[in-house]
Amino acid sequence: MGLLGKLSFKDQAFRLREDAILDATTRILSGKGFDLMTMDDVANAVGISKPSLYKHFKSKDDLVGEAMVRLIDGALAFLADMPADLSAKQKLAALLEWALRVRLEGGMPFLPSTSPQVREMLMKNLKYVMRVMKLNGQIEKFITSAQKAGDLNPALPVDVILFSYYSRTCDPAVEFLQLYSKLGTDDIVTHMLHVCFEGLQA
Amino acid sequence: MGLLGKLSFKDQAFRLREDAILDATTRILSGKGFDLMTMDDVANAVGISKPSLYKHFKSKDDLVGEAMVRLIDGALAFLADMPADLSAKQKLAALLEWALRVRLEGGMPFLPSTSPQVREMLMKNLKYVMRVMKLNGQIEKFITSAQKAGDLNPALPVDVILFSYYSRTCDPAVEFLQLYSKLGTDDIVTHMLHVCFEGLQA
DNA sequence: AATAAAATCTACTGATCAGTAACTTTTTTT
DNA sequence: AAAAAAAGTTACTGATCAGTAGATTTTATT
Repeated sequence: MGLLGKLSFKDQAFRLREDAILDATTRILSGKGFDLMTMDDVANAVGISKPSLYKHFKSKDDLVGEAMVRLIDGALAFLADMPADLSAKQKLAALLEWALRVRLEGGMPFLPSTSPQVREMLMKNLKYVMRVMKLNGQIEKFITSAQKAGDLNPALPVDVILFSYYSRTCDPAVEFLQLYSKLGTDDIVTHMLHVCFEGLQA
Repeated sequence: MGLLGKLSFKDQAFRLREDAILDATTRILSGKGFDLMTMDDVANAVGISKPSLYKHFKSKDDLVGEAMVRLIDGALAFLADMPADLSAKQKLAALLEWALRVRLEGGMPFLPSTSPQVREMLMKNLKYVMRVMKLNGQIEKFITSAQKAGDLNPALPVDVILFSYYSRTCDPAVEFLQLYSKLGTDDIVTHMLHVCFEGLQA
C-alpha cells in the first residue's frame, strides 16, 4: 500500500473537496446568479478559506465555467444512457424532464445566459463551448428527426424550436410555481412538459 | 404667461429629463440586468452627473422601481385601449405580441425577476406591487374566460397558465433568435405567439 | 526529534460602486 | 448690479469583492 496508497487517498480527498466546491457553486449560482455570487459565499458554504478555492480553480470565471461544464456533462451522460428505442420526441421530453427535476432540486439551468457578460465569459471557456456544441448537435438532430416523424411542427424553423426548447429547460414558471402554488414536483413537471409540447390552447 | 409659464416650462424640462433617465435605465436594465447596471451608466447615458440623478430618484432601487412601474403602466394602458370585441384569448395574444415587440425594440420584460434579491426589492415598492396585482388580476380574468370559452386548455391550472404566459413575454428564445438567426422581427413574433399557444408539436 | 515542504489561513491590495460633501456654476431675487 | 438661492458638478467616503502576500499550521522527509 505504502506510498501509492497515501498519494491516491490524498488525490481522492482533493477531488472530493473539488466536488464540494462545485456543488456549493451550483447551489449558489442557482439562487443568486453569477453576478451576485461571491467567492466568499462559496468558501463559506464549503467551510474553507477563500484563497483555498484558488488551489482548485484559477479564478471565479474558471470555477463557474467548470460548474457549467459538469452540468452539461450530466445532460450528455443522460442522453448517452437513454434507451435506444425511444422516438426523437420522447428523447427530447425525457431530457426536458431531467432538466426540470435537476432545477426543482436546487440545480441550475443549462441555457446559455441572456446576460452578454456571462455569455462572453463562457464563450472563452473551450471545454464549455465544445460541450455546448455537442449537446446542441444532438438536440438539433432530435428536432429534425421529430419533425420528419411528424411529432414536431415542421412549419417551425429548427432555430425557433431549439431556442424555445432550451428556454423551456429553464422556464421561470417553474420557480414561481414552486414558490407560489400548491403543486408538487411531479405535477409541475407534468404541466411543464405539456405546456412545452402542446402549448396553452385547448 | 409670466410666472406660471416659466414654472411650467421648468417643470416640463424636469419631467423630460426624468423620462430620459427612465429611458436610459430601461435600455441598460434590458442589456445588463439590475445587478450590473450602475448609476454612473445611467448618468453617462443621459449626459448628466451621477448626483443629479438623485434630484429625481431617492436611490437606485427607487429608479428601477419607477422604470418597472412605467413599463407595467404601459401594459395596463395597452389593455385599456384594446377593442372590446376581442375574445379573451385574442387579448392575451395581443398583449403578448405587444410585450414581445417592446423587447425586440430594446425594452425589457415585465415578468418579476427570478432573482430573490430583485424580487424582494420590488416587493417593497408599493406603486409597483399595486400595478402588478392589477395586471395579474386582468390576465387571470382573461385566462379563466378563455378556458370557459374552450380557447385555453381547461385541464391546466390557472397558475400554470399564468406563469407560463408571463414567462413567454420574456422568453429568452427571443434574444437568441435576434442574435443568432436570420429571422426578422415579424417572423420572430409570429413564431413566438405560435409556440406559446400551440406548443412545439405538430 | 528536527527540518523542510506543503497547505491553509488572516490580513491585505486595488478596483468598483452607491450615495454624499463640498465646491462651482447658473438662475432667481432683491 | 449684487446677493441669494438653486442646480449641477467634482471629489470624496465607506462598503464590497476578486485575487494576493505573508503568517501560521499541518504534513512529509530526514
